Amino acid sequence: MAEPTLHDRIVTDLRERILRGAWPAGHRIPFETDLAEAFGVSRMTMNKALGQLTREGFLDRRRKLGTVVATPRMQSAVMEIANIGEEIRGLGQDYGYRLLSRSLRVAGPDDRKALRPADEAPFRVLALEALHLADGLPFCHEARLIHLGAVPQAETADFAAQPAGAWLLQQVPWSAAEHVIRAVPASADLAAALHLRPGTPCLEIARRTEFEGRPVTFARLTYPGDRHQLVAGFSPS
Amino acid sequence: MAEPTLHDRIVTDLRERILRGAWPAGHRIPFETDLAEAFGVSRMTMNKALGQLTREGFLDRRRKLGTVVATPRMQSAVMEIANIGEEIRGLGQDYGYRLLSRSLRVAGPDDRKALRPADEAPFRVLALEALHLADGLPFCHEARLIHLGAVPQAETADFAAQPAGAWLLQQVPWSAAEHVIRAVPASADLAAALHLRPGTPCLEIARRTEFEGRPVTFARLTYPGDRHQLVAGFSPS
DNA sequence: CGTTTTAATATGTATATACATGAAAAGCGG
DNA sequence: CCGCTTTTCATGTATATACATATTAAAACG
Repeated sequence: MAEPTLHDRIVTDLRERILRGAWPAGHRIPFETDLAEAFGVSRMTMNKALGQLTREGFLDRRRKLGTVVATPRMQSAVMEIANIGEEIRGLGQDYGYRLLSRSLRVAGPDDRKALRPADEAPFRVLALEALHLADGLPFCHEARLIHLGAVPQAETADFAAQPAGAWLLQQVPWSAAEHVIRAVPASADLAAALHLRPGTPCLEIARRTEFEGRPVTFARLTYPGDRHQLVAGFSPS
Repeated sequence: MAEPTLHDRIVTDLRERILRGAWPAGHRIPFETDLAEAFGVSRMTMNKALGQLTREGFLDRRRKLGTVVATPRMQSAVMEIANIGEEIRGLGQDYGYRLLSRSLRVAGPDDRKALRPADEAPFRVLALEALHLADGLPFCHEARLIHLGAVPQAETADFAAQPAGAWLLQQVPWSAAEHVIRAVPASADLAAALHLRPGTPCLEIARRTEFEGRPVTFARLTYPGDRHQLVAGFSPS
């Protein structure tokens, strides 16, 4: 464990402020020269730190204008599934969305297992079930839980008009996500919703999102195995 | 399209040499000071370029020893499936491997479709079928094609003793890969090999690897859906 | 001759300085 | 008040310099 270097400590410090929300997205942070003075380092060192945070995507820098905190963006191929609408439209197909059910309840054992809260405190969840359609055909079934302690405004949002995934992207910044990808047989309910025969192999992507260490939402996306595939490419550079 | 900066052009130049094999893995490249002189830049600038290539994983630098070209490493969560042995051992289970079949042939239509060669020239392939075992139980079925034009030494390698994935990792440097993840029903053959009932959902990961734009190998890994899952986490930083 | 100490050396980090670049703001003629 | 030029200013890049650090090779020593 080598001693962290000077600009590394600055990077960590500033990143903390952004992740903890002290510097919200869009906030204009002090000038490079002022920050250098505040930290007691040269401008070159501060420039290196700010440059790294820019490469990491946390900051957006422009000459004369200054440095602002960047708005969070999704990164990986798996993450991009967050926005199913864009995915379908990217394939040149027509996107449709239907809310199947909505219910409000105190989190039960299954809900807690999915969201994995840090403590034992009770909390309420909003449970949604929805269908994403491509060219009118069922494309993906979504089962979602939203932690109402983390996102209270979800209780009054209209999820019949807007998919929860897209709505949450605008509400919760810099979330960390965890994915589990499996192959599962279609249950009776799922088969009915997706127009499949029960037992048909489906690709299931379960995503648990947290913000500042606290669970925000859990989404289980199920795709008919013969109609969907996940593509990811990797190249050096 | 901003003008590339000085050290950016150096980074691109040196990375090219590594990717094209002019500087093979393990090669000790000239000292920072000498390279700086050769490129006509200051040591600081060359240091920045070499530092970036190090962060990208192309170089390995150590004080006094000098700078050497790094041996390629797999990166992403999906890529890590390359080495199934390590994956199983990482789970604390016993790893076993069995070669089921081996055949040599001129690439047919199916082989060409999987490998997608750049031109129409005929070539030979080595086709392998193998089983990976965890604690003695079937864990994953592997169907693999190796382009013998790209890796001629594969013809004489003993794939009964060593899995092709691990062997190839040592032979082919800096490959780019493409993955397709699907859910498929187990075919009769597959079901027999994996001890499943035909039709059972399986997670299929197809990986096509290329080096310098030419296909090297194609691997189709099939996992029983109820025994395996792919986990990927994403966090800011 | 083996062990310890010392010097040499390549990379790692931080600083001061200089100039380039791009965009906003100020100035200015009409 | 409009449209143009000039200035100003924050960031972007490159350099010389200095010292730190890790590791090897040589030197000193018992």
